[in-house]
Amino acid sequence: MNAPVSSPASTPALTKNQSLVFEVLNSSDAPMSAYTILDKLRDHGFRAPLQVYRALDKLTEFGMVHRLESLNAFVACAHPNSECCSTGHGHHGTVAFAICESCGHVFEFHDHQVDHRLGDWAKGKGFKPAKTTIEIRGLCEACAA
Amino acid sequence: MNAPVSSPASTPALTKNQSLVFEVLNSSDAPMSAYTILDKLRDHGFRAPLQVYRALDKLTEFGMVHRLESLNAFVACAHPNSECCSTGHGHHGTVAFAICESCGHVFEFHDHQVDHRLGDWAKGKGFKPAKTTIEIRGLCEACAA
DNA sequence: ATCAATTGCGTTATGCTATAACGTGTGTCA
DNA sequence: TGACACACGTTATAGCATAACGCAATTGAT
Ligand SMILES: [Zn+2]
Ligand SMILES: [Zn+2]
Ligand SMILES: [Zn+2]
Ligand SMILES: [Zn+2]
Repeated sequence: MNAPVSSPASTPALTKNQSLVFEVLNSSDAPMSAYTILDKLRDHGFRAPLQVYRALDKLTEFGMVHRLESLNAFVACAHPNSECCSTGHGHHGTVAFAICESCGHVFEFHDHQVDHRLGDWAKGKGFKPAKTTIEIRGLCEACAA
Repeated sequence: MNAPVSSPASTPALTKNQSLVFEVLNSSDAPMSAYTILDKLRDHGFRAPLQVYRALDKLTEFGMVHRLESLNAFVACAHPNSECCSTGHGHHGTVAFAICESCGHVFEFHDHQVDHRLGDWAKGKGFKPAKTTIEIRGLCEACAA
């Protein structure tokens, strides 16, 4: 009874918990910590952090959610259905984020040249990248005014 | 009696606690968490996390130490005396890190083109960057072999 | 000299983030 | 039927970071 429910092939089938966590994240304007998500889902039967972390792990693996390392928080992917964010086969590679420290809004973007520069550096050093984090903290246009 | 001790103008004068924390970090091959540093300094009278965090805050401000966001850990700057890492007036701007997940070694480097690309993106969006994080997790040449 | 402002320090307590370890139920595939 | 994989729930614990208090020393006016 806890198995994933079928759904279109493009988006992986989500379990109930995964769907709930994704809905909460996807409805938010700003990143949320796992514990904040937990609080939002208490009414739906969530009781412990692990319920959230396990769902977040899967959603991240599916490329539907990104973790912001500099915030210890999570956001729904801003490019759903675009495959650029999913693990492994994304042709865009790394995703970058600009995070407004005033309003919390997150801008998600790709930059091929940045990817290539970092890739070249790695090649030159024999370093094998597994995951790259690019996060710009600052003020968005509206908040900087 | 707790005032900083004089030293060459290029490197800011460090207090006793700051020196101790820096020594520990600078002698390490790998990044260290604040609590690991604390344990290393118990023999020198350190008792509480705040003693470490306060020193780390200052050292980071001085550009002598960097925080690795994806690790919740700290490293001594690999480019001492080069001014490229200090807050604000560094002409190199952002520093990037490649972190070996096997041996823990951290490679610190700069890349002008990456800086410019990210800067251009920000300009285009009216985003005002305050701090940029670039961290590549993976395997160093030796560990990937 | 003296006062106010600043900075560093030490201590206690607390809060936030993340995972370990164990057991349960369910669907899948020999 | 049994072995396996996987999602789930629960309790406990580990790891990272800061709030709030008060004291001591330095600095730089007045
Ligand atoms: Zn994305
Ligand atoms: Zn904003
Ligand atoms: Zn540096
Ligand atoms: Zn290595």
